[in-house]
Amino acid sequence: MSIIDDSGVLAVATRLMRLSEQLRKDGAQVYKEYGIDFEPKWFPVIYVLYYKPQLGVVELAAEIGYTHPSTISLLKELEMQKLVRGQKDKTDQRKRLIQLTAQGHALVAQMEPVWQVFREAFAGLLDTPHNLMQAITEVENNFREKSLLQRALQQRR
Amino acid sequence: MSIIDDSGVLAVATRLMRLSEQLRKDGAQVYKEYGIDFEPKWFPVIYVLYYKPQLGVVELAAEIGYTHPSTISLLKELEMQKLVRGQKDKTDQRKRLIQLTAQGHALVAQMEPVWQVFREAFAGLLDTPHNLMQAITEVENNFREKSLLQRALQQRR
DNA sequence: AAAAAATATGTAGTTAACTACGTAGATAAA
DNA sequence: TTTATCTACGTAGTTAACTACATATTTTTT
Repeated sequence: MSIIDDSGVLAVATRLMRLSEQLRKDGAQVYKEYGIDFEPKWFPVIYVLYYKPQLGVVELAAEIGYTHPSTISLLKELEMQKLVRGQKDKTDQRKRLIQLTAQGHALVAQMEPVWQVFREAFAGLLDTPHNLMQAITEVENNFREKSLLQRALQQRR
Repeated sequence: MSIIDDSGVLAVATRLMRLSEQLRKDGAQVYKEYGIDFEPKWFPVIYVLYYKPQLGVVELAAEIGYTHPSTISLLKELEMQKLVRGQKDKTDQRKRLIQLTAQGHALVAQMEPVWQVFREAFAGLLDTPHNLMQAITEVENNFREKSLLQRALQQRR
């Protein structure tokens, strides 16, 4: 796919997605190899609930950066796995507060060492002259300041 | 989503996907604002065919980095739009050679200036201390050399 | 206090990638 | 030269995100 790579910046989105998918696929395999029944897509929910033990569905969605319907469908899977559970908020009947189950906490404990393995594997992979994590952060900041759309439209004058 | 961002490297895949989606969404909007009926997901196919005017379906898929079924469904849309067409290879009856139509070429001509707008908009967005494009290339190279999975398994001994 | 607006959750349907499988034709091996 | 394998393409079904809409509850406004 040399031509696409050569298109430079025009195909960034494609390349970001490709990389993201490769990493996710490998991630799934790593959990499997370590004998843990866990899908990478669950990570954001579990990780956030580990640090913020009680969150409403929408709050959780905002925290992981997904839409709430996507979050709901993740939660359904995680509830099926008995890793999280939800209960009505006493003071706001609309809200369903989500938290890790005991089993969820146990799984986190089991995954901690694997997460450490990931950190080290990523370190080797990502520690290059133009550090990817920092690059992403920088681009996210630039984007927040002025989106691609705004930048493009600005050139019309 | 501070917690996910703080998780550092563990949520790279999520962050890559998020960024990719933002860019694609803005990209679609830019074409629209410039009055061009074009979806960003079509870009790789059109761009590659512009530089390699005749490719089989599988060759094209390899060139854009997608699976061939994904490519086929893109091609169906593009054929519907009359931007590309395919014809049987004379010497190999299995192959369907894909090329831009006249209309496809006309659209490329119309998009060229918009691509230039993109290049400049991206320049502002992506030119940060840790250049994203270079970071991606570097990580892709590292990954090719040794995948995340291999790196993770290697730590087991 | 009633009406209007906002918020929290949920459902339905869409999209754009994927994997798995099947078939026809070309190439290699027996 | 027949058989086996490989290659190119296509279809069907899955997945994991999305948008749009619906409903219930809370908060704000009049």
